[in-house]
Amino acid sequence: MTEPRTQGHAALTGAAKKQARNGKSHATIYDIAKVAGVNPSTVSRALSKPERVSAKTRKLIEDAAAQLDYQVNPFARALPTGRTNTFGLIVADITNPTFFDIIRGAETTATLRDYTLLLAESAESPVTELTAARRMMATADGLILASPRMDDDDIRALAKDKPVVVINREVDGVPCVIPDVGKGISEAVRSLAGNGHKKLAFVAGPPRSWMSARRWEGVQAACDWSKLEAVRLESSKPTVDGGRQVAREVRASGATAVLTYNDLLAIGLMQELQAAGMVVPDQISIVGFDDIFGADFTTPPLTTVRSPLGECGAGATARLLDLLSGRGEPAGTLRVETELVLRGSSGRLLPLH
Amino acid sequence: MTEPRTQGHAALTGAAKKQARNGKSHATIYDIAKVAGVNPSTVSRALSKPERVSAKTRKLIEDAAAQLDYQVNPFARALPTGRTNTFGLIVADITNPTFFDIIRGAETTATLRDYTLLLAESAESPVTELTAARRMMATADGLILASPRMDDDDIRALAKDKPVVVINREVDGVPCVIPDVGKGISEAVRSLAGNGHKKLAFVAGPPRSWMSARRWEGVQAACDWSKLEAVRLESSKPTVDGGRQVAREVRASGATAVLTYNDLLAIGLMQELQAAGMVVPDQISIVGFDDIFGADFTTPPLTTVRSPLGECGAGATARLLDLLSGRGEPAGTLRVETELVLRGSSGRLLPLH
DNA sequence: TTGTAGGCGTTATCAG
DNA sequence: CTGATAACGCCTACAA
Repeated sequence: MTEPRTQGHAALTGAAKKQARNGKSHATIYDIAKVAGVNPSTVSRALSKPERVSAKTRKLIEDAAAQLDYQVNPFARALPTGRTNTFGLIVADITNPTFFDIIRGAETTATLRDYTLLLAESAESPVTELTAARRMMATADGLILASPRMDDDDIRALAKDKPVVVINREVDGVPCVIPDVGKGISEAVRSLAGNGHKKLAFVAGPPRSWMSARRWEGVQAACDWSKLEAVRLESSKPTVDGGRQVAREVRASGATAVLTYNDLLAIGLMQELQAAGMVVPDQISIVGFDDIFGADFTTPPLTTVRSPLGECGAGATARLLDLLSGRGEPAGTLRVETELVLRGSSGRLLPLH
Repeated sequence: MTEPRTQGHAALTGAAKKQARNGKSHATIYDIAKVAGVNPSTVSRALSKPERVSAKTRKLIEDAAAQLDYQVNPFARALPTGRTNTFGLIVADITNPTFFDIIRGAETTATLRDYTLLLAESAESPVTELTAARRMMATADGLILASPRMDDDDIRALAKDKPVVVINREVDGVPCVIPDVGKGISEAVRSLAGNGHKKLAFVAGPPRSWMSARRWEGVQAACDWSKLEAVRLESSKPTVDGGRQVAREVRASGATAVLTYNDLLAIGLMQELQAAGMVVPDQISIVGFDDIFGADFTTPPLTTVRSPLGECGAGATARLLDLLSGRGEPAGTLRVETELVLRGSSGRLLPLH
């Protein structure tokens, strides 16, 4: 009486299942078609645009797919469409915790929207970076470059191919997400000035870093405004070690307050200064940048200008995904606010004796 | 006289280049074939197995490819071969710095061997994890699971499909990479015992964590051997916050030494204890686990049992890649040594008054 | 050594 | 709404 009209479908056993798949490890839309008694192209349609298929056959197909434990083959799908639901993230240095937050933010919003994240690093090298970018471009639907070291032109060239979003740097004609250093820095400098400091040293980051240049500009402007003298010091590398190494120059500079390009430098600097017997913040105030993981592990905990890196990663990803789905403008910069996180490493200068 | 026999090849101009590609955004082996004056299949061969083509035509083809700025289409390649030079890494929690090192190690050795890393997280959920794993299996050549939360059976099922390597857990029949906690823990306990401690509290990690169980076993064994009393305390979550929350119980336990499931717990615990006026290590010794980034930022810097997480990531990746290229055995556990990193947070107990 | 032909699993374009 | 058929770009027997 209620014999199924589509033979095989409801009665599919484990054995039949295997047979239907014809020994292949994965079921294809052909297998589904056979089981559901329809044409493969109908299966394809039912799976990718369900609204263009009658409810009845859709159900038929979905059931068959479920029974066969069907999974689309992304390559086969990518071949005609050119899309993979995948995007690349290239960071300048995996070793640097700054990027952890960015990665995290990107991964989270990616998964949320059913995209997979491809990760690579450039090891701070423009060449490696470009290579990695090219490779990813082949596989991914789009690209996010965090603190890229390659030329603006290279970035624009990439962006002509597929959507590209840049983090921590502004490139003309390419959508960017950057922390706006102005607010955070001026808060920091004002706080320092309010605590009686007269001379501030800025420890710079990598020469090729766009961000480092912006931060130094911000520092100069804020110091100007607050009538502080500002000097710029070079660091060998933007790491804890680099911070340690720059300690001598900091002392030599005569500054009583230091603002570093990033937290790593600040932490290294503080360790070295403390090891030399200086008391932070009584004798010198130290302010970092970014508020990375662990910035509050130190004693005293580090005062720092927080960049919402997680937000940057998430924002860039959202931006990219919008671009991929046709929404959103092709260029323009998204600015996220920075703010001072006042902790123990900065404060009032104590009279020497 | 030396007129090129393959017309078009040497004389290709920018315009011709575009034309050869027929308006398409990317050159294909057909375009190369046309330019080089050979058959597409020869191009394919020349590119994938250069030794099976005469030096002359190879050069011809390579030049043409270079001129056309050819890049293989990974999907087209993956379709017949089923391989993508890509592998997935799923971590339990991107938020947890423990995994930073693993990710870093994996990415580094992946790039070195010309593989691309796909990253996803499970948010500590077995279900999410399985979903992510399935999705990646479709795209990737293999999978690495770091601290997986899903069932052994699920893992084995995945491993039947494609190569899978597990980090931080031992699963029968699946290749694993795990830090061998024995050495590190016994070093830690011996050091504590040598400093006069009689009672040690172990703060456990997530209930589903295989590693947490192993560490507690190790602690018990070592304490037994060193004639220390060991008690086990639960933590709400393996984070800094979790560490803060467990501080009360630690004090109530009467233990003078604490070993925590991970560094995050140790750091939170230390912060809370210090905030309550306790002096570390004079009144209580704290030993963490893993030696994560930032473990030495604290004051005193954290004594910890180092797990070479970077090595784990790198080792697992190497293992996977070997498997993928046919080398290496399909199962077996790779153990990496742990060791005590003696820093300031542990030491001799001072008499109370 | 090189060319020919068929297939990998899906989507897209037409007819029906 | 559904079915046939031709791409998509590359690989790989097999034949020349």
